[in-house]
Amino acid sequence: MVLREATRIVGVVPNAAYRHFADRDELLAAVCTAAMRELGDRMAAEVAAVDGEHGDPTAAFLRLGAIGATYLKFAREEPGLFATAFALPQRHAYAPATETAGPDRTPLGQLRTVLDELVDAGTLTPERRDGMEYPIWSAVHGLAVLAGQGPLRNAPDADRQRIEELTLTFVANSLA
Amino acid sequence: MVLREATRIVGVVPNAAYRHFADRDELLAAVCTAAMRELGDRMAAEVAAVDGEHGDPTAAFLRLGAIGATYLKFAREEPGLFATAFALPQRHAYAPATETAGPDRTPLGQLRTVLDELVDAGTLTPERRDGMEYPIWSAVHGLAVLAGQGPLRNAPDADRQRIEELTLTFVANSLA
DNA sequence: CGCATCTTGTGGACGCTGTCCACATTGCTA
DNA sequence: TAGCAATGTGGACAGCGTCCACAAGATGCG
Repeated sequence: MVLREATRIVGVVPNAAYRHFADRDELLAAVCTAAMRELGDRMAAEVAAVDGEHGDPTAAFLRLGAIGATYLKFAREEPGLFATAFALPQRHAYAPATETAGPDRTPLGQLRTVLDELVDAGTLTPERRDGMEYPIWSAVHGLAVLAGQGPLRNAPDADRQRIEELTLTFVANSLA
Repeated sequence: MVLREATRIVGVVPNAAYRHFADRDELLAAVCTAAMRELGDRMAAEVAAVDGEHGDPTAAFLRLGAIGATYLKFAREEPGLFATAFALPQRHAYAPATETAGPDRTPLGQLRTVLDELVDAGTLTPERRDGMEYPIWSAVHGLAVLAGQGPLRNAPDADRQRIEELTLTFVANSLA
């Protein structure tokens, strides 16, 4: 349902794919990684577009909102990429933090960054911040799934938009 | 990936399935409906096991917790049923409420019931309660998906359990 | 009771998929 | 220029969902 379709789009015989990917899953994994990076890049762009110094609580909340909104927008506008991004769990596992090179541009890494910023801004105590990325991630991801492939798929756009806002303020309120 | 497998388990030739279901999707829809009812039944049982009168805020919160915990437990223990339950979005759409017969035993209906109870108990204002089922549903569903088929799939059990608790208190706190 | 009809299951076939094999073609490099 | 790695091709296989024609048992009606 994927491999032959991809090779058809590229205009090549199905077996040609096996010169580049071991099997269907490895192809999917490549798309998965690319999709995740794309989401991370869009997020970083939206976050960077928010003015305000590090340590400014208002700006930090705006950045948090930008992260959530970008996540939901990506799921809405690129449903295929979004679904594929989470289709292969072995990739981009929930590594607690790679202290390697440069800032973490993964979606989860950027969420962690803004949560740390909220701690620096004094909005969040370190105790409450601890592990907070998972409930937040769950809330936004859950809505993306429910609205994209789940029971909310056929909800009118207005309803869905309202639910999106409700969820983002739900998350923001829980941090205030 | 489903139809022939099912007929094989039943010990019958694949085409026999077409005497009972129009096609693969209709078979899936039947499982989907059954899975959803099963989840609703387990939820109702756990909710009923919570002592406390209607109007008691503490009991209402316990019931809310039972709903969330049952949801997560179901997703953990019956990953196939859980995935199938949400595979066919046209079924059990997010009908805002069917005023037909008896109490709503769907998962969403039970969540709505307990939220209404929190309003009756004075814990939640009607304004804040409005639409609140969706962020809550999203948070719990999102965690179920992330931990069941998503990036959190390979997380150690202890971590996952902690994240579950974190998410449920996250939800409860947002209503206090 | 006898027969027709409905229900359920069977066998064979089709096109689709992912996958493997052996073989051709290209282009870089020593 | 000869050799080799990379890439693509053609053919084949089993598995999938699906359709068709046919068989056998249950059911209901005269």
